Amino acid sequence: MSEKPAIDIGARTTPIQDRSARTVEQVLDAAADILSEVGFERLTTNAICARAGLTPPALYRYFPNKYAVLKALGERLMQRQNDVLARWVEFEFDPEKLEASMARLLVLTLEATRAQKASNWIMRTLHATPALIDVRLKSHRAVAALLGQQVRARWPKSDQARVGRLMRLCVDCGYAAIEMIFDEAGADEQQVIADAARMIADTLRRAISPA
Amino acid sequence: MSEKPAIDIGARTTPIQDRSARTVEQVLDAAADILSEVGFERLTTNAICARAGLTPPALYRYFPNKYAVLKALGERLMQRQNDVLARWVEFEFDPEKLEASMARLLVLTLEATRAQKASNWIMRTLHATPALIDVRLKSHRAVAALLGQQVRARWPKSDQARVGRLMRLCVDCGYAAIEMIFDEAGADEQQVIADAARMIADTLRRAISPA
DNA sequence: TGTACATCAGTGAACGCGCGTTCACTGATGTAC
DNA sequence: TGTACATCAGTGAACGCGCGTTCACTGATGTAC
Repeated sequence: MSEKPAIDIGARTTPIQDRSARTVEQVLDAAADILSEVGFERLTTNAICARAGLTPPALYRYFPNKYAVLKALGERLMQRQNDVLARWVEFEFDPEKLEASMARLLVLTLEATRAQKASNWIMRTLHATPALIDVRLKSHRAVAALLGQQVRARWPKSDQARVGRLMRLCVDCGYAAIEMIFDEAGADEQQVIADAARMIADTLRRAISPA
Repeated sequence: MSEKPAIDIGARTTPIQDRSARTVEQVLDAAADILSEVGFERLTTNAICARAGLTPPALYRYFPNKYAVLKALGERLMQRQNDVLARWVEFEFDPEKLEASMARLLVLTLEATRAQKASNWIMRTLHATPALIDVRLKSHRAVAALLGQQVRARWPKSDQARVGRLMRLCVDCGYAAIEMIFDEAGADEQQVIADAARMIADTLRRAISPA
């Protein structure tokens, strides 16, 4: 089930030498550069190649088309966010301090997102590009499942379906809050995070208590 | 400040005769048809014209480019959602039954959204197309402002900045829930709405109570 | 350790398609007297 | 109430650009003996 992020739909060649791995990185970096400078609409394979100092056939060796490049960027971002989540679950999740834990998770996710160039464009693409909609959905479901698993492990008597449903809602609201922070640059970030953490923590608490 | 939804960026001719108003409608309907059939990536001006039974220059008389068509569709959807909100505020918002009121608003918004063909694609486009990101932001801000106004009118002692901030969060989470319902077709819609209503109502209540 | 060979990685140059868009024109509608 | 004219609305046909993509090739890297 595990698939290389760089190679997807109708994958071509799998990179073997170091040189080729570098090329794949150059393509992804160049694509992110272009996204952050001129946006999604003007992202073209030719532009990516020019920026990466490559010729088109080099790109097509690893990516069957330009959506594969976007997909790789999207999967990479989702992967990083999910890594953050996994570490948080293991080391920082404290059921006694739900709200503080959630705020911490939001901060970590925000940091990981900011660390990726053009992450705002990548998030937008994840919403709108056919090839990436499933990447986003799959990731959100996985995050919800992981959170649900934690809840069930700690509160075994909770209603499973209910927990799953509420976790899914929390995940989408969490991401909505993070996207909002990117969109509303003027807002008080700390406060928005605190508010969102409270909202999610309350909902999580509700998942535990009997219906 | 009020701008015709059909005419925007570098608008061309304002439709005068009935015939032209019908043409604009045909263009928008055709665009929605194409979106729902083949998605955003294959939406082209030529395809819109062919589907609408028009020639390209007829389209360009009213829309300076294809993003103007999308923008018109986006503004129309936002407008309908906001109309629903306005009626709800006037006739159905009951501060004594916050949760039920919110659930009702979500149901009405969902219905209005479903009534627009290709609304899922339009929502996606609102997230990702440069020309439409501002349409979405503007609309969300307006909705938050209207809700905030209601809260302040009924609880004048509430912290204004706090209310504004929390309403903005509620709006984005509300829309996130609605988009999730579209994405997760298998989910129990009634329950998701009830959960989201509860979440939003709790947050709204928090906006009222002293910090 | 050097050479021969196989495979991997990237280049140069160009392609055809279809996209958004426009020009010059005809037909439809409204209006003045 | 009919005619002449002005304006509005839409057509037919084509355009050039740049997009994604490919072909035939050269150069770089790894491997066997």
